[in-house]
Amino acid sequence: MENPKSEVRNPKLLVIVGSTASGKSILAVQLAKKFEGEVVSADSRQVYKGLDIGSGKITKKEMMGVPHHCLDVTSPKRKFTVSQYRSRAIAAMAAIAQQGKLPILVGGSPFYIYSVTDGWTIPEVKPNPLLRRKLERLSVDELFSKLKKLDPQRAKSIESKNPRRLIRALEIVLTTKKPIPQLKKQSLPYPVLFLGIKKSKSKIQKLIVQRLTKRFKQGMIQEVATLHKQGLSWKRLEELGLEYRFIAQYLQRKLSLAEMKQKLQKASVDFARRQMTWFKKDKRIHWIKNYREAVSIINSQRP
RNA sequence: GGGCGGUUCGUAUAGCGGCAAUUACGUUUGGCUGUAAACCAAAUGCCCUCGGGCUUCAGAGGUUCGAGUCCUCUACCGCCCA
Repeated sequence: MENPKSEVRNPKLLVIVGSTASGKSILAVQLAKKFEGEVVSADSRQVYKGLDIGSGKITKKEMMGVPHHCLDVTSPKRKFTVSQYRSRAIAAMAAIAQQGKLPILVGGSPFYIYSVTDGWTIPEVKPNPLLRRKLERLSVDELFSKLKKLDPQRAKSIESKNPRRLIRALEIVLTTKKPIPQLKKQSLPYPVLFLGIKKSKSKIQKLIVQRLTKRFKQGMIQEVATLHKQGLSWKRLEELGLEYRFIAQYLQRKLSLAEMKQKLQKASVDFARRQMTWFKKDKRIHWIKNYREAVSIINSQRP
């Protein structure tokens, strides 16, 4: 049964969430056309130039003239972080609102979405590759006890076996010389309407398979090969995950074609599951099945 | 025909007589505040609310308070000698 959702009067921001392959991008364009909006992408891979087919980036044609923001903002050789994303997205949203249009935040990276909608306060400490390399040599236990000494407060809440988080936490204390500030959540100063596309797990699975088949036909393997030729290391490609990870492994002969396809498919379905662990517990989201339901909810909340 | 080695929880493996049984992979679920498509955790014989109960280590017997673990036979697989 549906939970009664809180009323959102006259929303100034529309957020569309859903798992990968659920059809967010297309719905966003349709809604942008209908309600005079512009799209702000919230996708941690589509920010990179050249990651097109593999990241499922919307094409010019599919945009149907609707402006899209936060796509192709940097080279994949550089690392883009949530923090950078957050300020860009906020700036884009402001510019859209300035023109009297409706910003529509759409994407499959929950971390990116919530960094914007929940106003996360993120410590002002840039990644320090040298320090990270040094810390990476330590075991998780060593990292954890180091953190306990330097920032006992953070040590209480952190995942004690997650090296990546531990290293980041240490990076922050070691740079600022003081404990991590308390977490703060702050919602945006205007009404936000959250829509989530609801599809069954088996449906998503089917869509993922179909979409992968299509992408292979469109030259996804070639895309990865080209990126490597342009100087992206295998290591970096593998770090980019999913399509880029498994195709890079295939091109290096670490996997057969069949293994690569099978692993990629499974990893994509797993990814969809993890996306949903964020969205499932967010009570603000109005779950919808299609464009019509989306329109009727938006209309019901407008003056 | 003779000699030896093997048969364990989806797969691959560990298991000096006290074991529901190791590890890896797989599978399922969950977490997440500057790498987030990354990274991490938990569960994984069956039943169960904690406690616990029930049935397991190719099959059948036996020894023992107690058997994947020792003994005998049977089946299947592998190597060696004929």
